[in-house]
Amino acid sequence: MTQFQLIKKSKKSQARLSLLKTSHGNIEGPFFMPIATRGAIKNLTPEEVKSLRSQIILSNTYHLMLRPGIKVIEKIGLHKFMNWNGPILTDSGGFQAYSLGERQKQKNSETLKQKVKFSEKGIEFYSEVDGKKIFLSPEKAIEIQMILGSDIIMVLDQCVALPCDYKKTKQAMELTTRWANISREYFLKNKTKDQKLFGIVQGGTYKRLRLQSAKDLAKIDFDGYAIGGLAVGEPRKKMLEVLDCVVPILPENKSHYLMGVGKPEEIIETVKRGIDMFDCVIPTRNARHGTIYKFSIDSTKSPQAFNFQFLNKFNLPTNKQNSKFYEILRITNSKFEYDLQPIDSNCDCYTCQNYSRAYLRHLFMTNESLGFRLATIHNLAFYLGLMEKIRKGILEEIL
RNA sequence: ACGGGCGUAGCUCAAUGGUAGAGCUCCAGGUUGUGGUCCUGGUUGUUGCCGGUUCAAAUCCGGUCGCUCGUC
Repeated sequence: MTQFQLIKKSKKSQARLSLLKTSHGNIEGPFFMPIATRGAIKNLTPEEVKSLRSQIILSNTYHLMLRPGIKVIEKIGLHKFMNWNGPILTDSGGFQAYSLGERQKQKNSETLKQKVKFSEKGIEFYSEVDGKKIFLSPEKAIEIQMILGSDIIMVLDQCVALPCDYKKTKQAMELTTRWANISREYFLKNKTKDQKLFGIVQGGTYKRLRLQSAKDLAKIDFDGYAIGGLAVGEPRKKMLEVLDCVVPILPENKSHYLMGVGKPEEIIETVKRGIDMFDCVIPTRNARHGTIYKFSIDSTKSPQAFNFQFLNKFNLPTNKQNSKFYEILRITNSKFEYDLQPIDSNCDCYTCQNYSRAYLRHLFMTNESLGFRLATIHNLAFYLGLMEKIRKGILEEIL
């Protein structure tokens, strides 16, 4: 049985329609994964996430191993524990090492609470919960994700903070590759159920290193290939250039996953470069901060109505130029005080069907948690709806 | 009626003779493999009104208007 099927390749771009099979359901690509770092999409129930037609969610090894700990989850698995019976991808913890260590250093925090040390064997952390020392090796990261019951397991990797010099970037990339080999070996030896393992391409913004990383990983038989270490502050043009050279190297009959991306226009542009999977905190985090996304044209219309070409040139758009396609509402703005229409009257989400902008604004001004819920529901409906339009766009040969 | 207190940004209030400020609101940005109500900027004033003292007044003095508390 093939686990990954290419349904259709676009004639206009590198975009692909795909089907990824897991024991918790099949996933149509390109797709977006809402983020449930600690085993919950913040403010929503898994049933709500399902009713928004989310096909898969992402959870995090690092956070779950600290709290509640694998002892609790191993008895029933993460799916039952959180009552989500769809597929789950778990991140390995590599990014947290970057996020808690490297990135904090760059942000010049003089007292670094979280110290992170890399060595050939793995990553040393100090728990943010109780300060206890924790060691995460490539094998351990796989073992924990196997115990969680994750459908897609990510290898442990090393992500560098940009800008980063060639030598240091090369070292991190080569370490990631060595860990990838160790991970694959450990995974095959201990595999007991239907779980997939994905490798991660690193190499910063250096094309040579990215090429090397992609070639080396392609030799290892992973179930899918992720591209990490992008959208961490480099110019958007740079990110697209890296993809232009990396994606063609990756096996065509495997998933291509761009980690941590992104804005709606970035998703469209990278789908056109052959990416099948995304995850990003933008729709959920921004919802909590009162930043709400909406299509600026009738979202029930066919993809022809969308201007998918708006980023074709590298002249990167401001939000105003994007207004053809989507717009951003800052719901606390006073202009919404008396605005009794829904966020988007063409949106079929629970929020838009029942609540007005004025009420949403009121909830945010008074810090009522219902506001976070309703905004999260809508922003996820927007992102998941965007992916539906993209799939339809590929099917109808307009993307 | 008499006595006390108070009038400063849209709101709540600082500044006691020496460049009129803060918080909230408001406005504009930001957030990319989540460190869970965030971060960065910005606009706003005849200091109730009239006069006086002073090099200099939100501040001191006189008057006046408004609000408020107390007593009869």
